Amino acid sequence: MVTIATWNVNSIKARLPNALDWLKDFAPDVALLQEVKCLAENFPRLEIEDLGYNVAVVGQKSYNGVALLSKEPLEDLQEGLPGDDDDEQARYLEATTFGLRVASIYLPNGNPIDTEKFPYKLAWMERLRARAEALLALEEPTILGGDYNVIQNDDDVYDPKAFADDALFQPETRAAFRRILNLGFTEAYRALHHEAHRYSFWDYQGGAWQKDNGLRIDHLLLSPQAADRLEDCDIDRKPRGQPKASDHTPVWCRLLA
DNA sequence: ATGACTCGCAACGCGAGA
Repeated sequence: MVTIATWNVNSIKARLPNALDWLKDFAPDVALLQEVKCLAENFPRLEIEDLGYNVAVVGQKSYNGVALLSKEPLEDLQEGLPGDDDDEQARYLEATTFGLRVASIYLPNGNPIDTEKFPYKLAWMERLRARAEALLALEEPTILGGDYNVIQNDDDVYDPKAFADDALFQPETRAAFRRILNLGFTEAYRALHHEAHRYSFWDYQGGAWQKDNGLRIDHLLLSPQAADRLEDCDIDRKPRGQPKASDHTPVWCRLLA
């Protein structure tokens, strides 16, 4: 069995005590982190290595940044999403570990939709689709996990009407995500849970956590070779209820050996 | 209740997040 979890930590430095507690308690074999918000050289590598993890980071100053943590070596790193050499945003890191190809993905937010941010999001999603297609062709167990910044269905948001003009909920966004899924990926949580309104993100504002006003936007996409081994998957709400919490909470899956 | 966010930053309010 191997347990893989994804978590947008909203700054690894601000979240270090929370992240270390979670790594000790939940102890995933592999963790995909997003929004570490630091240069790779400033990532708190030693503290995490002390817990038995190998660490790989694609960082940038202040914004974005993704990392992979694994209890086995991380090999054959792919740093950055192919398809645009001018894109300097740190949003993608892929590696092989535990015999799995895993990617930590921080998909662009895309708001407001009447700015250049929205077409950047859609173009990024098309690049991800192309990468996902190439990975599927390898016919290996592959997990593309992260903060997709996509609300795929009405029951993945507490108030669909309130998100009508939001980049996460636009028809173009949902279509682009559907194109990736339809290549042949299994979205792990929905494969095992049919309950509506199960969220992975709650805004800091307006008592969203207390009211359960959330979004389900953090996903684990499994290739057929990984999906065949899917044993369990869930959302770990505990970290969101801790002091100084990230606004996202981890989503994890467990694969048979 | 007339109200309540959090991060980084050569910061001291702003941009970004979703």
